Amino acid sequence: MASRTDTKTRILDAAEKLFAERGFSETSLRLITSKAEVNLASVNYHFGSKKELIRAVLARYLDVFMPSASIEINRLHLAPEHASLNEIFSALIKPLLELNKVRNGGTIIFLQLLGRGYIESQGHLRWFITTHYGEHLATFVKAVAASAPHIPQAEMFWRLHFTLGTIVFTMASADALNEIAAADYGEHNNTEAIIRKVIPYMAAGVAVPVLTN
Amino acid sequence: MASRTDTKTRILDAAEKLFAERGFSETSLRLITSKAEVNLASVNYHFGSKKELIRAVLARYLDVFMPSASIEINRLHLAPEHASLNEIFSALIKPLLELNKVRNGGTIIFLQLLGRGYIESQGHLRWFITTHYGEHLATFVKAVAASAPHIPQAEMFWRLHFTLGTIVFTMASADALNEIAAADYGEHNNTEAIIRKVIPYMAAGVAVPVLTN
DNA sequence: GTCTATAGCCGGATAGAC
DNA sequence: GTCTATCCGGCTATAGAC
Repeated sequence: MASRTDTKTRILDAAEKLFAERGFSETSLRLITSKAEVNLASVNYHFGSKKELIRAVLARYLDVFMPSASIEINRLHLAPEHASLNEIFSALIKPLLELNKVRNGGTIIFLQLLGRGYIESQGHLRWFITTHYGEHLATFVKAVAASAPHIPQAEMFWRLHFTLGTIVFTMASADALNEIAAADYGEHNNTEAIIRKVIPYMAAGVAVPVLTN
Repeated sequence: MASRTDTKTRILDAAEKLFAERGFSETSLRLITSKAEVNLASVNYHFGSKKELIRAVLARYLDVFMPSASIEINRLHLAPEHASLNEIFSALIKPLLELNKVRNGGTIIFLQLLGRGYIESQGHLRWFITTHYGEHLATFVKAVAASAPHIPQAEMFWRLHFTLGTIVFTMASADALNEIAAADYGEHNNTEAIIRKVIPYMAAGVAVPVLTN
């Protein structure tokens, strides 16, 4: 009976929080191990290198989120003629919020990690996700395409990446934006409120007719 | 008659390109000065520190873009009842593309710097821009608000930041996305083509009615 | 204004005792 | 598995000659 958490888990827990807040390259192993209250050398013992620690942090979230998202999309897909874009995006809310049950602030940490990863890793993360979770992604992309059949495939490719940018940038800036919104408008939004604000924005953008000029 | 460019300018030119490609913290002064073919110590002589170099790089673009954008928006504003959101966003195309005349690839470099800056600087860039270019920003925000009067002010705050995220993330990933689009769909988009794709997406999202549930 | 040389620090990673 | 001690490379910044 352990009186404290596994060293490996302690490292992952401390690392994901710091990575999400500060970015990968701005977070040193020394900072991680001191917050985790473990020895500096234990990172290399358990993970081999900082790069592999980063992958382990991301995989721990993706392994929970991706299958869960897939299931929710497939549930809609049973009656595909009724699934609007808003419904498809909204189907991701539950898998996202369930990450909060896995760990405190899990939802926002996951989305921030995703954004940091895409921007810092020069394409490595995109490769990692499509090769490891490609089938789950395909489920999602197919559902979106079916509910917006007037959008050509190539255009949809761009719009889904616009969508990814919208949400990950928003989440990377969420703390700062929340502070401003509180000061200027008296609003107090949690992560779920922000997600619910951004979904109509993304759904409208994805579905807007292509200009024919 | 100088046979080569000013040292200060050579540093700025090399730095902005590397900052845009790799991010600020991933770009060392050693890399900048070797690409610029100037002495390492000259950065500190001309700019004082790396942080001030970053600000100088950003200011060189903002000083061109912001007044130019303001002028274009005001030109629309003479007949405000006719300015749709699409027209307002499209009015920024000319100022953005003029950055390409200032320097090769200026448009995309600027937008990538903006994205990197917002994400890496933990709010410092937001403060810098609003305090130094607040009046130009206000012109833009007022025009948008006038053309979408059904959106409450607080909601518009969020949507404009969604929009910022959409475009800067897209531009930060533009090279990778272009490669995929070329391989998968035979598309060959330049920066302008991407901007013209993203504007309808953003305009639709900003204007979509707020849910009343 | 430009150079060399170097100070001083912090980073990831590892050797080897326990 | 965990620890201390250390290597070694890269970083920003600066001193001081020219």
